[in-house]
Amino acid sequence: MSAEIIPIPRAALHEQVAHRLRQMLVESRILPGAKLNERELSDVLNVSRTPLREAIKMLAAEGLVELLPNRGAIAVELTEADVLNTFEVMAGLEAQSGELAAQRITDAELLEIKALHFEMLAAYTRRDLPSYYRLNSAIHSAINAAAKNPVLTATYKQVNARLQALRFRSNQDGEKWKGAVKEHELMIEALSTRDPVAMRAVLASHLANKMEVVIEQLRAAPQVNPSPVKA
Amino acid sequence: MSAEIIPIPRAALHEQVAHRLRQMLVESRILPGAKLNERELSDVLNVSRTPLREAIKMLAAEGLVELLPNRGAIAVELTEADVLNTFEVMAGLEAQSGELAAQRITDAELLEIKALHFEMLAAYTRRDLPSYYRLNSAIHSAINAAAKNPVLTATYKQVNARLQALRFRSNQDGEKWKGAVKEHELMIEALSTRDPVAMRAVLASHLANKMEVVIEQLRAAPQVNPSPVKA
DNA sequence: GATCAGATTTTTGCATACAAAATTCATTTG
DNA sequence: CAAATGAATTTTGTATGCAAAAATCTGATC
Repeated sequence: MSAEIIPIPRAALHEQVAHRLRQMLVESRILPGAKLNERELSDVLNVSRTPLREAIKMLAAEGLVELLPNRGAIAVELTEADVLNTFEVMAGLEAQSGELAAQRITDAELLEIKALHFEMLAAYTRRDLPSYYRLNSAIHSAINAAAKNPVLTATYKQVNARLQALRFRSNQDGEKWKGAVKEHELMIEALSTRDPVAMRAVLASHLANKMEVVIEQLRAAPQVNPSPVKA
Repeated sequence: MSAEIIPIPRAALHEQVAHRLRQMLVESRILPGAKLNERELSDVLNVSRTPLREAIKMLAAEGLVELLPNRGAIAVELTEADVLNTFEVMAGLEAQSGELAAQRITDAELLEIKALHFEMLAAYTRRDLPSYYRLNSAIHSAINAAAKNPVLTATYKQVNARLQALRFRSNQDGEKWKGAVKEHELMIEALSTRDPVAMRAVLASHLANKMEVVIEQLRAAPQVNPSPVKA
């Protein structure tokens, strides 16, 4: 009678480390341009430098950090052009997700998205920004899942991760926010009628608008440096 | 007067190793499903396991190898569904590349693509498959470059790398080949007239056809195993 | 007081060492 | 003879050690 205490040999160290670093980067706990000091990080994360370095290499391949020869790694710092280009790719991926989702979504999936949509409307009505973001993100993920293409999902996630840090702090302007909600209405409509063309169009313009918001805020506050860990 | 002999401190070891491994995977010198033995590879590549493992982690993030916990890495083995999904994403990326290229291509770039096109026609006329592939690939890269979006280019390259191994051995059927050349004619046309809509359409169907060829050949010869390094 | 040169310290990059897990192989048992 | 058991071997995962490069500090010079 020996129920093994550790049946799930939790993910390898380098996976855990990669996960935690990803989180720190997305939450801006490591600021864009900041150096990833190996000794320091291995102290904080309680691992040796070997798995840490392996994790950093993975993040580099994902485009979340930049490798400087003989000088370690820094958190990626997106220029305005980078942000524009990244959003352009995201728009293409979202548009395709939407197009495919309209063709492949099941009734159950559609109902769940509708439910999330109402939850999002509630959050919007309360001007509860954190909940709104969470639900908004859940809806986009659900649409992506409905496209039934894991490769698309993976690609989407990877590109999106680079923008996550930016959106985190982007407050919505009143009119823009209203517009975004309206676009979500159109998405539900296009999904319900299984209209891939409409879906592609809605998502393309939705992303274009999202980009405008982010770019505007980037220009307003080029560098947000809560704690002065300089680039 | 000391002209430094080593001005270019060639890429870090893990970069070189990643590059060589990528090549081996794409050229099927490491077959899909085959194990990447660390001792063996570090012998062949003349490096210690540390940079080798870092390179493998990068390839894993790129989707070229799969990490098995406590069991190392294997070259990705694409199921038919994987191939289908990957081509679907590639089609979307190529279509977007084309659409943007039609809007942004310079006259010089267009001329160069036309020149490559004629070279490709020469290779086609001679039924010189290797040259045809090289030129075909060069044209698609040039279109991608004309889209002026480095993020799109990087994403494109990464997804494309997974398909590279498959195309390598795909012989063209007579009719399909003819059709592909015809589609290239249409691409040149759409680029010349700067017609993004036409360009998107041509590239989408071009990729769909390419996929058909690959899928057909996959079904005909499910496993090509030159040297019996079993999966 | 600013700038530069050289020494010191820190940090990165790679190799090696060691522990834990998986694999292999020989042996035994039914 | 097949299946199973367990020891030996291999292989992976992580930590540590060491050399080279970069960064920092100190003091001297103008």
